[in-house]
Amino acid sequence: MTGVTPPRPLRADAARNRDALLAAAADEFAERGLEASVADIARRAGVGKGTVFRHFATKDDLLAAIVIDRMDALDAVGQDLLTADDAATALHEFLTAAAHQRQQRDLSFLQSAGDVSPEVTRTRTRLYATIDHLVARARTQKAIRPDITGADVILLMCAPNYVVSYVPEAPPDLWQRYLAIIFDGLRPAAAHPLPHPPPSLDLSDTAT
Amino acid sequence: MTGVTPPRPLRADAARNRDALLAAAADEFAERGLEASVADIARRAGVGKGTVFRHFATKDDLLAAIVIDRMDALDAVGQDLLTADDAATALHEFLTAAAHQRQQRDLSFLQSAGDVSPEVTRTRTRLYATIDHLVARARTQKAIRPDITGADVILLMCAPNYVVSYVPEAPPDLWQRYLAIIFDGLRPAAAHPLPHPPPSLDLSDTAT
DNA sequence: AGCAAAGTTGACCGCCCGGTCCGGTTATTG
DNA sequence: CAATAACCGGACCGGGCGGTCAACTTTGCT
Repeated sequence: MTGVTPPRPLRADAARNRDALLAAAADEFAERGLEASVADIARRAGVGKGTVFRHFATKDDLLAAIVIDRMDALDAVGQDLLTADDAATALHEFLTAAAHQRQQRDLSFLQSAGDVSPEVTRTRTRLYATIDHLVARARTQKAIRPDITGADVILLMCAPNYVVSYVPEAPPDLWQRYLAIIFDGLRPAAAHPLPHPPPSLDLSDTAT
Repeated sequence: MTGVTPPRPLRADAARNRDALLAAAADEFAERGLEASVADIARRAGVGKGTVFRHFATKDDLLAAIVIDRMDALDAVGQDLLTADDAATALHEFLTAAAHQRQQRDLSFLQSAGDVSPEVTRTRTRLYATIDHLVARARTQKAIRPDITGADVILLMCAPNYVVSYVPEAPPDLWQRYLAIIFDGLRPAAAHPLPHPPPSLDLSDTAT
């Protein structure tokens, strides 16, 4: 159904350049955010600027390719953890993996890089569904308080990295501290009623 | 010591324009972030672009003026709450005020708008010291866990707004939900040891 | 080896940005 | 009501951006 590039195998050098471009772009976006210029990305990859646009029609498309890659990787981790016995540690491990991934290359913007392409939307929806399942399991096992939804966790997921980004020369794993604090806020022991209902983030599965 | 514009009373229309400019800039920055263009700000204020640069030498200076204003307002709230009996609710009220202010005009960037001017740095240092006192009092009263520092709260302070910013059409007080969760994470009941020492944010007072 | 298709390149285009500048306008003072 | 200094505005400048294109190089098939 997804008629993706049916018959074209892609030339050897072209494939090399494409990979170099993706890596360079990820680095550049991580260091300088969305303002990273296409020219710099091209230079970093050791190719001409024109080559960028041959592989990715637009700068947003390049960004989308990276975003999809990361989200898929994270989703795989989540899927894997869905089979774990202890849902609490599974959820915690997932959040750790997410924060760790984000720490290496800050892609916080990817979340807001909203409806760049339907592919991004689909991938995000899939990831969100996985997280929702993880959270549901943890809630069932009473490992987290009953008033926490999947949307809550999705939203809070990026907070540790965000928070740490304001520390000038932060130690690389400072985010663990804030993940721990926030996670403690999710535990039943915290137990104070929440003043506002959770948002709905459209977690409808277009699943598997 | 602060030799601010000693003898010039400022003309009537000029003062009006300056105020309009500050208001327009705050709105524009809130809506579009740092990328808001000077031309748009000028248009919104109903003045020419040249007028902007007459009042503020650079775009960063304009931003700094707004930032200082907000930080001072927040500091005043904090100072006031320092005399409250219940340090726990005082801290909570402070965080509520901070989030509320940020919700109206998202100035999260102001934090990273680092060393634009020494005036900004001084104001921020003062605000941070106030927060540190608030936290210290709450800690003494055992209203929050003993391993939480002022820096922790400063960093976590903006998280609720950040988190909510990813919800497309968020209800205007959704931030309360996430402030509550994070605040619960600060309570002694949460009680899980933190995996990383707190950062130092340079809270040295150049005080009053 | 030879050749067509695929890929690469950097000069180039139009656009928008922050910041400058000077001719014209307005508020203030006596 | 002058007269003057303060102030205003928008055309203008240099620079960087995303994106295009036609001339050139490389790849892979025969």
